[in-house]
This record gives sequence, C-alpha cells and structure tokens, in this order.
Amino acid sequence: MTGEQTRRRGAALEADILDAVWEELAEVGYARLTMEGVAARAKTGKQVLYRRWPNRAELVKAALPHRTGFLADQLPDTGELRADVLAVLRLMVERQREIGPDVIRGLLAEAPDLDPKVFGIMHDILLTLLRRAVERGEIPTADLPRRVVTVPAQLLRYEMVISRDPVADALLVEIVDDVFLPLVTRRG
Amino acid sequence: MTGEQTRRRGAALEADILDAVWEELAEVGYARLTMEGVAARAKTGKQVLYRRWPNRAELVKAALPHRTGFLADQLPDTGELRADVLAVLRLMVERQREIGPDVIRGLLAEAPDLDPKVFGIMHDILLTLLRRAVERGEIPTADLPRRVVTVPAQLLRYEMVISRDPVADALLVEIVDDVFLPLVTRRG
DNA sequence: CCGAATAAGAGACGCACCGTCTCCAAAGGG
DNA sequence: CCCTTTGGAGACGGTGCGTCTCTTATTCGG
Repeated sequence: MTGEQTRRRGAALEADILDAVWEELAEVGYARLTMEGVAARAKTGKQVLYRRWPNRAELVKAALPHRTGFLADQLPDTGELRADVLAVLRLMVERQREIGPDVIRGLLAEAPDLDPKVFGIMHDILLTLLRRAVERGEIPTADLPRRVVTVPAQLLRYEMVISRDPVADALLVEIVDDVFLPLVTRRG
Repeated sequence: MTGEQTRRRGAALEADILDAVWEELAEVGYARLTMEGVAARAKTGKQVLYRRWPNRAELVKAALPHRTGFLADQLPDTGELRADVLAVLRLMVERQREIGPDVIRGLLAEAPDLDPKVFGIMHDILLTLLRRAVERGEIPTADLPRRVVTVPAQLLRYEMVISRDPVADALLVEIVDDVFLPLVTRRG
C-alpha cells in the first residue's frame, strides 16, 4: 500500500501522540523536547496538540501514565516488612529509571501543580505494609505519625530528584535499616 | 551631574549585574528571567554577561551567594539539641524564602551540576550540633550513620522543593520530634 | 604621560520555538 | 449523502537565544 489514506482521530490519534512524546523524551530529553518535534514525530500538526494540552508540561504529564503502571497495583507481599519496603522502593527506582530524572526535574520547574495525589499515594502504600506487619506481630503498631510512615519514600525521592547521584541499591538498604526500621520497631 | 561619564569594570560591574539578577528574580521569577532583561536592568550589554557566565543557570547560581549568607556562619548554640536543630531548619526555611522556591526548582532542572557541596554542608553542621549534645550528655553518641545525621535536612528540603506546600513551622517540629530525636536518642 | 591593549556599552543578526491562525481534505454521524 | 467536526500541514508575528560587530572609555606597560 503506497498511498496511506487513513487519517487518525480521537483516542487512536491521542495514543500515537503520547507514544511520540515518549520517543522524543528518550531521544532528546525533557529540556529539548518541543511541541514541533512531537508534532513532526507523530506526523500531525501543532494545532492538534494545542487542542488537547495547553503547553509542554501538560503534554508530558499526560504522557507519563500512558506507559508507566501504577505503583499501587504492584504491592509486594513477601511476609516480612523489611523486604516489602525494599521492594516498594525498588519499584520507585525502576519507575524513575523509565521516566528519566530530567523529566521529573523539568516538570517540577514548569508544571505549577504536579498532582499531590502522586505523592500522597505513598502514604497509603506504606501504611498497608505496616498494617500487615502488625498482624504478623513484627511491629507493635501501625499507628505512627504521618511523617514517620512516609519517611522512606521522601528520603528516596530526595535522592532521586535533588541529589543527582544514581540511586544505588545500598542506599535503599540504608534508608530502611538505618532510619525506617528503627523508627517503627522501637515504639512502646 | 547630568552627564554620567563613568564606565564600570571588573568587580564593581559584576556586583551591579548580580544585583540586577536579584531584582529581576524578585520581579519576574526564574522562569521568565532573561539575559536581555538582566542586561537591560544592569544597563550593560549581553556580551558582558556572556563573557562571564555561559548561560542563565550559571548566572543565577553566581548571583545567589552574592546576597545570602552561609548557613555555617550562623550556627546556633542554645544548649539543647532540639532547639539547635530547629534553629538550623528555620534558617533553611528563611534562606529559601529569600531565594524563592521557583529559583531552586528552575536550577534543579537547568543546572547540570548544582554543587554537591551546597548539600554536603548540612551533614557537617548537624554533626557539630550532635557532638555538642554528646558533650552535654544529652545523647549517647554522635557516631551515627550518615543518613541519620542528614535526615532532618533532607526531609525539609523534600518539602521545600518537591511538595509545594508552604513550610509551616509545625512541620519542622514534626521532623525533629517524630523522626530525628527518636533516632539519635534511642541508641545503645 | 602616551599609545596599545583590553573591556564596556549598544544593538544587529540568524536561529529556534512559541502559540495562533488559516486552509483544505478526510471522517463519520444523522 | 451532505454537512459538521476534526486532522494535517504550514505560514505568521513575536520573543529570547547566543554570536558578532562597532565605537568608545579605561587601564597598563613602557
């Protein structure tokens, strides 16, 4: 078929555009991603993009869930708190590796809102792991200050976003063994 | 004197430029700060800027220490660990209030290096406070994992940069009372 | 104290991308 | 099957980048 006659519409077109965003991110990174570049790669016009998203930040925000899964859908259950938390942190690292660190930093700078739900979700996840540990008798209580519950997620995100060192697995172990477990086990 | 004949040079000119950067940051923020805007405000040419700094990020990075002091020069010494740490965290909040949150996020996105020394300094500061507390007999030891020592600084920076909520003083108290003090006091 | 070297001030230049607008043709619904 | 909606393509004015050029003030070496 030399003459491709079809013209995409609606959801199918949108999916192609978001694919193009991912390819563009992989190729040039967030900083040099342009609306024109995405439009060209998706073989469409800029107007089609602007009809859906008001700017680059919104476009990229829309593209992220198009390929990444939700953390909450992959809750580990190893039978041990330490391993559970480590597994969740490893999922976070994996997810950020897919997305790329400069995308997150770029969005932090450009997107005025950056959905707080994305961050709040970690509290629920960790609380679930803690409650299971209580049931198993591993720790005395899951009734901990909110800040204690989210501590491992926040420390990891600090490393991933602010400090630019690549996140070594040993660092996750430090977070869990030196900070989190001491806080949740020694309570009376 | 209607006819101002003098032409600034070297350090004096540089100081005027960095002042102009601060004024520009205050007026339009980091995102809309432009080299042309800074040059115009400083009443000089763009070439003079590019002769000194290769781009916007470097220019702003150079401007920051021009007006902010160094945290290490204002070490508190209240006689109590809790108050010392709170005082340091309050200094951090104050400093970020001067600089503006969008400047930090902008630099994180655009500056490829963001001097790690800026971050490493907090470890030294907190370690000093801990050692004093040991001398006073408040805590058993200052020989703690690096991650434990820096925990309050990292949690605060997480809030300041990633979460966009304004940093309430109550949050500093949470960090210290719920996380830091439990970690450094209960040790054998 | 003078002439050469250096740097400041000013702005033109080509370029890239923004966000808007225009035009035509394809799709698809009633 | 016609008519409304949407897609594809690109022109447009505007803004800021980073470079370059030109004139003029300042400084420094002799």
